Amino acid sequence: MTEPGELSDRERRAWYAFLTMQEDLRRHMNRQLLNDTGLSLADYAVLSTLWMQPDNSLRVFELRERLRWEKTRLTHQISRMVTRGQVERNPCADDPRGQQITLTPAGHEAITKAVPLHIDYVRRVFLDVVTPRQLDSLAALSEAVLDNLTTDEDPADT
Amino acid sequence: MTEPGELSDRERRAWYAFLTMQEDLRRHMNRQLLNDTGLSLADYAVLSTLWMQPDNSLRVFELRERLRWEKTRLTHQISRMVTRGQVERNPCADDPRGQQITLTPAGHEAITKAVPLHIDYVRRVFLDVVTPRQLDSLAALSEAVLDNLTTDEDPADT
DNA sequence: TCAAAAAGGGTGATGCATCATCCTTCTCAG
DNA sequence: CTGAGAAGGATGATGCATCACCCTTTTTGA
Repeated sequence: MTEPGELSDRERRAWYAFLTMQEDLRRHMNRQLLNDTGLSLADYAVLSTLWMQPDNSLRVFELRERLRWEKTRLTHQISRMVTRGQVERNPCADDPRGQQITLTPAGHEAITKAVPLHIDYVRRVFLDVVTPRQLDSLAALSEAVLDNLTTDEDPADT
Repeated sequence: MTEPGELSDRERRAWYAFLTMQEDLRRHMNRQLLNDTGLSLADYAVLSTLWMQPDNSLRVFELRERLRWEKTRLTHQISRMVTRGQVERNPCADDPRGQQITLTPAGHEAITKAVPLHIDYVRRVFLDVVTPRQLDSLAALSEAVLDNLTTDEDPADT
């Protein structure tokens, strides 16, 4: 290997390329989405998750599990989305503590338009330039890293 | 392939795993760095870039090229770092428009401590669970995506 | 059975990222 | 030589991400 505290050239190249790509891609994607649909990536994540439900609705904690977000982040995001009229908060019948989050008609329309645009975008900027072997390798790598992260710890909130 | 506007199972798996991994990793990394060293990832990027210079100093636009950030982002980041005493802004001799950004002693000490910790962290959470083949594949993939992004457009600021 | 912890959810403050806009100095083609 | 645009850099506002902390209801184990 290399000394602790140092990276080999190969490692440095890969890590740096990955970091850069990931940042640029996220920025580019966010901008594109915002321009084309008026939604942020965070909006898109929430809306598309609700959209996949038969009743366009989920409890906050269910949304949180699917998104792998932290409590506070999702609460704030929902609050902003409520003021924008994208989703609504309703008290939950079963559990007086609970809140049911539901797509508004406006939210539904927005995400219905956004999804195909975004999928095409992902294909254009990402999938089209990646070989099948690279794609499978990336999937395996990602899952390995995720495993390692989540077994390593959990920050007491999630 | 698949219909436009849809992803195959293979594509969906890889894209979703990548997105999730990337987000979780960034969050985890940021938290770790903040706990261990008191620096944000943005701080780390700026400080380590200055630190690699012989005189611990760069013009704003040089810093911007190396970081691949946008003007406004870097200006704001520097302003915050100045108030925290991590770097200082000095007028530039050659060009009255220019600003020279230099590490303060405190900034130098912080980054000197942070770098080996962070490298070890990267090894632990990422490099250790990735095979050499996967690493090379990731590097190639990342460079291809980056190429595709930057030829595609430039947002008139960078 | 009843207190303590866990689960569900929220608030305010702060730092970070981006947009729109602005100012000054420099460059260069006409 | 000069005026237009480019380059270097800054500001204020807004949305997003995280931290520390809070409240209420539900579970649970002693």
